[in-house]
Amino acid sequence: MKATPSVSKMQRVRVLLPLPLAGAYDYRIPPELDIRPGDFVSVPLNHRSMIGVAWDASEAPEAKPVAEHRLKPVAGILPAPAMTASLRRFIDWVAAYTLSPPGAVLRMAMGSTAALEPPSQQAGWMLAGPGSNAQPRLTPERQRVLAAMRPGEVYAGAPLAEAAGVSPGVLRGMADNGMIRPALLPHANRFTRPDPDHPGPQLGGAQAAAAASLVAKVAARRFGVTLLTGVTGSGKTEVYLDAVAEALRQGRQSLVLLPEIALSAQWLDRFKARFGVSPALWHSEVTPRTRRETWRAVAAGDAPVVVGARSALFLPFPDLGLVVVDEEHETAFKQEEGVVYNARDMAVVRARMAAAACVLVSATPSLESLTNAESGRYEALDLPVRYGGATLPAVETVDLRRTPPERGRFLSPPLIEAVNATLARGEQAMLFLNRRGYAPLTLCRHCGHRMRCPNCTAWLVEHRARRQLQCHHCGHTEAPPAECPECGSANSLVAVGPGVERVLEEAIALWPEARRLVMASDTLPGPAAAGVAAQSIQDRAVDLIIGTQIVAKGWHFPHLTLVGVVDADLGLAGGDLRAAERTVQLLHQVAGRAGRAEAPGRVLLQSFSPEHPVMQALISGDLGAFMQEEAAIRRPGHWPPFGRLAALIVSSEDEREAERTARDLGLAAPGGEGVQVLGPAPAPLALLRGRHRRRLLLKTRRDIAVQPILRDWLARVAVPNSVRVQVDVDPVSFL
DNA sequence: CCCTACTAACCG
DNA sequence: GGTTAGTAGGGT
Repeated sequence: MKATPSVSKMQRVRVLLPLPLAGAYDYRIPPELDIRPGDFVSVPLNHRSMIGVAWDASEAPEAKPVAEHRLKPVAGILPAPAMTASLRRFIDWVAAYTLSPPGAVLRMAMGSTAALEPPSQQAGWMLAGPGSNAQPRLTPERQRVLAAMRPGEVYAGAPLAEAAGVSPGVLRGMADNGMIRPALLPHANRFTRPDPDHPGPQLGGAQAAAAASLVAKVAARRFGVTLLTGVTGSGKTEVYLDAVAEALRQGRQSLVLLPEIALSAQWLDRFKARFGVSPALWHSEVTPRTRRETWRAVAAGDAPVVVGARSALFLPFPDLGLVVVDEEHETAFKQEEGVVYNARDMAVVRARMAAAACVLVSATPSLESLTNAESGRYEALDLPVRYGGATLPAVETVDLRRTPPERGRFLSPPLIEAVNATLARGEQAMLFLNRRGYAPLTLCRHCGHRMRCPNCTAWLVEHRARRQLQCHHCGHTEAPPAECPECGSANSLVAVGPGVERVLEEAIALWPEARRLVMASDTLPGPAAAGVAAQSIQDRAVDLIIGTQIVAKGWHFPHLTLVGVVDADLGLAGGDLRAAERTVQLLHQVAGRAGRAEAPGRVLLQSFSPEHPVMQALISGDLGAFMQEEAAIRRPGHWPPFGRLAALIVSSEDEREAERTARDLGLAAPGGEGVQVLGPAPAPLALLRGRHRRRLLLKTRRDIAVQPILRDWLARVAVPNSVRVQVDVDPVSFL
């Protein structure tokens, strides 16, 4: 051992901490530690100990250098696989692109808070050995527990109690009197390796060719993006699962991103049919324990395939070979809070940095991706036909001006007739309305008063089943008042407009015999519940489905032959840049639920403007032509994807402060060739969660990056502490 | 004059 | 994110 360590230059290391700090902090490396970039290290911070990651010297510029004598030493290196250079560069890239503190991005990459702590063994129970001579009372409950256990085996508490039909308290009582004793559960490896050569479904000609092309991309071990398109039921999933199989053969990991709710049992069944086992799952419903195990398994390379929602992008894959984004057009991939990012776009970046193949998948691709395919940045693969010769549903409009529903009703005679015929044939029908609750507006017939949210610029939505008025933006609820709070009239409040609950009420009156199911995000919280509902539809336990957009996402309903869209015009209101595109995508996806197997499907769109290009596109089924028209509309004004956008959302509890800051930002607005600022203007949601909001929009030509302009702009304007300025690069919501 | 409550700055 | 120093307000 050396008596005197070298005194040449003190060893320092930059450590990024999972906090929203301006940059990485410097620490002293004690001589006994050999720290490399990516190592998870424990460091002191403000009289506490904290876990961070040794960062690269050149990346993530630190706020200001610190004198050597003030550096604190690194406490230790954690026994976890180091974060790869590819993930470190990705974190820096996302932070720079979204103008977020790198530490805030790192936090997403460190999984749950305790991901790095050593795995605590789960406690279970086993039968007490022959050594115990206790003779407690043998109640029926205790007998059942003993019957459910075998000697030498360890059982987890909750499942054991359930299997024996007793409460967990019985187990504790039995442990106290020595009938059973605590024991550690053996560590189950739930991440079995999928078998790429497991006999899966047979692919047809077009599918086989597309699959071969994707397989070649994965085998090349290079970055590249493929846009995989094809109508609903054309076998896109099976095609990209072949690419997953190739990544498995290459010994590399795969990540499949899905919109949260599409992470259902149905998708997992298809994965199981292809590979014989389940993949690792990552979404908001995964319990903290499983989260930590999954994070660690991914880092150790023990989870070859991960299927997850957008946050799975930040998992620590040591060797990522394939990233798939299914339903790539979905706006649910955009994270709107905290670090504001679009997981679809970041998936492409993640793949590039990992030298992985990337596949974007959709039946209704976004104009962004179509444009990239057209320019050659992405390769295009299209599956033109449905599986097994099934035909696409016939789409028609119902002109609500000519055949309106009865007064106070929302289903028109032609739609009612179509449902009658479908149910009479013993087939399933679906009524789609993208609006939760009973009615979006409660109005006083006497004085015109509207029930509004006290915290937001929004009407309160009546949820009759729960006897509540709800704000869908902030979670405010109140009881429906007996009389008008404004004029005091009794029985003067009326429900205006339909929600799914009201459609259900109408359906009960029209088809009392039909077995009905409502699918909405508040009646089906999470993938598990949605999966159960989907299964009951598949099993024909349901005749009539009434749903919000939750029903649009990738379900397979083989006996569904009629889809009625209650209000096809709904998404077209408002001045949103992508309103038409989104409506076409959503309604086309909903229409795609109909007529999968032998029976042909039929779709009825109730609309007040059947001549609208959106309705015409849905009738003709030629979405390509519609998207070309969209492109022609957006190109001249340099609107995305032919230009770049970034939004500044200025908010404060004090309206005048928000107004003043927004005005200051407007006065300091950047300009010049190809750079334009719109606003400030009150946001459509001018009041949200009690905060007054103003918006500004920066629009640049496609060849001008918005980030340097934004950084410069924000640095020139003083923002009072009570005011928040949120940056949204590539906004998808304009509220 | 001291104690408490709130806010802003800082953490290497 | 959590700690602390600083400041303003109010009480004995």
